[in-house]
Amino acid sequence: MGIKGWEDIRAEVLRRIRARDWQPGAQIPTEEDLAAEFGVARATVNRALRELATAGVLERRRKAGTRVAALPVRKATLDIPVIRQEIEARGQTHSFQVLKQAFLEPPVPIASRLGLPPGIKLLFLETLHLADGKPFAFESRWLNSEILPRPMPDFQALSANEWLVAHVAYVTGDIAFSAEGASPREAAVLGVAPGTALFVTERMTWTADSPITLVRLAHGPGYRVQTLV
Amino acid sequence: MGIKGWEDIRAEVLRRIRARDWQPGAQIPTEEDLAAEFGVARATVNRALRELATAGVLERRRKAGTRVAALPVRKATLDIPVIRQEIEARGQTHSFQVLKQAFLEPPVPIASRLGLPPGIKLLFLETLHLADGKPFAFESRWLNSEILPRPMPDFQALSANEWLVAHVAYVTGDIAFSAEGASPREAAVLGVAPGTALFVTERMTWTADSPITLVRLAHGPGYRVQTLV
DNA sequence: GGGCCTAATATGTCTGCACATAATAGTCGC
DNA sequence: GCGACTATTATGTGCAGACATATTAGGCCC
Repeated sequence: MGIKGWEDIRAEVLRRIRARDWQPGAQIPTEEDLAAEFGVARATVNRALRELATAGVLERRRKAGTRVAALPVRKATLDIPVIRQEIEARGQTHSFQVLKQAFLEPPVPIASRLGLPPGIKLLFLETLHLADGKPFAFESRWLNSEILPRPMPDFQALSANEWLVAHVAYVTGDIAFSAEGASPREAAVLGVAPGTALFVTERMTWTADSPITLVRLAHGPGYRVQTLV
Repeated sequence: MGIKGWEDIRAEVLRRIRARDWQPGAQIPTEEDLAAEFGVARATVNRALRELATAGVLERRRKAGTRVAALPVRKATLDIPVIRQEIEARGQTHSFQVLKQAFLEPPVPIASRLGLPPGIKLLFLETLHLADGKPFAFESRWLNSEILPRPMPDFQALSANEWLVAHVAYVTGDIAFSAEGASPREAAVLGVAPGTALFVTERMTWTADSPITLVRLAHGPGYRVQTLV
């Protein structure tokens, strides 16, 4: 027998879409019809179709029914690991150096992105991450000092990232990727020529109440971010 | 009363994690217990916890139970739109020029990535995408010519991307992002200085049977990819 | 103590039913 | 014909119960 569970149904629906039995933009049968055809409960079909909808393959609307997405806005999922994990997953050893640590007034655009009034002082950290002793990424971080305990944790010993993971409540955040030429300082620290293309990820995280941190990670040449197939 | 549906339960669980009632690495109560506490069916709790698990906030294993993820491998979802949509979403108009179109033998690494034997000829296309007439992205594409009909579609009129979307079966694929310095040719076409940092996305797509296409899109300065919060 | 087998247990999934909700299609009055 | 209302319909979610499955913990034998 073929169809057993919701994953089989998802696979069969995908097969029909790929085979163009159901063309882009066209409606597909209702959950009820499919449930009858496959001999399963409607909830099982629902689960399969829901997954395909969140993957961007189907579009569903109440009463209007389910149709194959005409323009496949593909949704890709990325894993954003903690940097130490990322390096260790390659079989390399992670280390880091804190290059700078100071209380500073952030530039206005940074303060406003964090939703803080101008003039507030934040903890600023510059850290170089190394993989097997070679420069891997250059981190600049603005950290809301109000969430820090007194006395302050020793970020020379434990990276700010890992301290936050372990000691601060879970957060929401968003991530952006871009390409930028290396500034003279970045070039010197990462050991590349100024202007070299760097892969930059910026992360902002906050809790319900207050912003936590804004991090900028500049990765040297050869760095890639890849979706899980 | 507060708790009504699975989304409320998800929110409440998240709240407890953020409030550190449930600490990273710690076990949380079983579905059954939570269902009893909230006065809902187990299936409803299951739905809430499942969503949090796929988001990377929880880790679940049969019999072992559910625990708060110790190292939050954040999973970010990206929308990868069709390039024309992307430009039109900014309120600009999209146009494009096909700069080169030829049947060529691909370099060995490209053929092998597509899983094709060396020596096969593929259709190679170079396209410049414009937003409001200004260079937006430079596309280089290798296209498996066996999937094309005879006579071949006119890619001068309809971009290869959109032709594929409309006429070829749905595909799976993977996507990678990186930063690269502009080659002299890319620099000239995009109107930037050679070596300028470009944001590069590479996409490979295939059906069950055969590879479809490998695209490289180089975006000029200022381009960002951002997660939906 | 070490290794193997078995029982207990939490999650994973399915069924069949019910009601809620959003959005369309049709009806009615004018 | 036009606009407002109503009925219909497909999906969204919920519940209670059941069985499946992975994995751990405990017991047993040696």
